[in-house]
Amino acid sequence: MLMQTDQLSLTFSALADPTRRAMLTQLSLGEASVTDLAKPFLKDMSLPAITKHLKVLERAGLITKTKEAQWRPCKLNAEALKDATEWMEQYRIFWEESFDRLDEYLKTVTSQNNEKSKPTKKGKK
Amino acid sequence: MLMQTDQLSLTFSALADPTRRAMLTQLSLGEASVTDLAKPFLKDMSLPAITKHLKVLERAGLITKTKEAQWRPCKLNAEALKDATEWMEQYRIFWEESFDRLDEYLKTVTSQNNEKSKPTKKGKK
DNA sequence: TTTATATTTAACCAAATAGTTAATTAACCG
DNA sequence: CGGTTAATTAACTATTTGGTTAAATATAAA
Repeated sequence: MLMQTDQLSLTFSALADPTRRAMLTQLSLGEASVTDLAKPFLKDMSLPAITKHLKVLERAGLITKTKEAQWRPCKLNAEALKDATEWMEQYRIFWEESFDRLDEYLKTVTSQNNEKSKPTKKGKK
Repeated sequence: MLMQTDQLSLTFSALADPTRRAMLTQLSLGEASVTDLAKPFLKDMSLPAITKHLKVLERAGLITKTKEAQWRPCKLNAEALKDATEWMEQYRIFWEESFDRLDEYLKTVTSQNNEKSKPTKKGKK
């Protein structure tokens, strides 16, 4: 029940919100202040809500905030997406239709495949 | 405050838990029953907790559950990762060091870039 | 028909998440 | 200084999440 602290979980849960994803998209076009980032969402939520979303992104390492007079320019830190992307790329082979290569791959990776307690192989019936 | 219903959010939040990610990893080696999937985690949590994690994965479309006698074999549905992976891949250019191409890219994508209210460009000071 | 195995459901709980409004802090401007 | 703009903090709330235990369901096996 304790909060997740591993980096991958932090990253994925930061991305699990459309507001935050949109913020990252905007930041991919360049630095933006909190107000800039807030603008598209102020019809839907208050500024403190924006601050909180930015904190989530910051804690996940996806953005960095600096100081410039009374503004807080935010910058995308895309390297923080590297590990998560890599994790997902592992699965690409499973949706790309090269099933012969998939077979090949599974043979190498399941060499330690145990036969104990595999009901889904229906030894009985 | 309403729960997220968009597909991308469902996918990312399903992935934002190490137990669920481990389950997907196991399923990438082939079908497995609930008990099979539970085995590595039963020191840490109960079977109903496992059932709930599987429901999250199912709702996100990442697995499908079928019936076979009293077992419920689960199967990875990797296609459900396609969109999320694509979303992340957009950002690859930002962490791969080809900054000239990045410049090029930004020029094409920010042609509509407005000059209004851009405090981070520090017109004052 | 009883018993055993596999899994889910129900009812409950604590903590985390995502929002709110009101007050506060920080920096600049006239 | 006093006012304005930018952003955060505090205090509060509702919902969701991730877990629990106990009971129920489903299928097979003896």
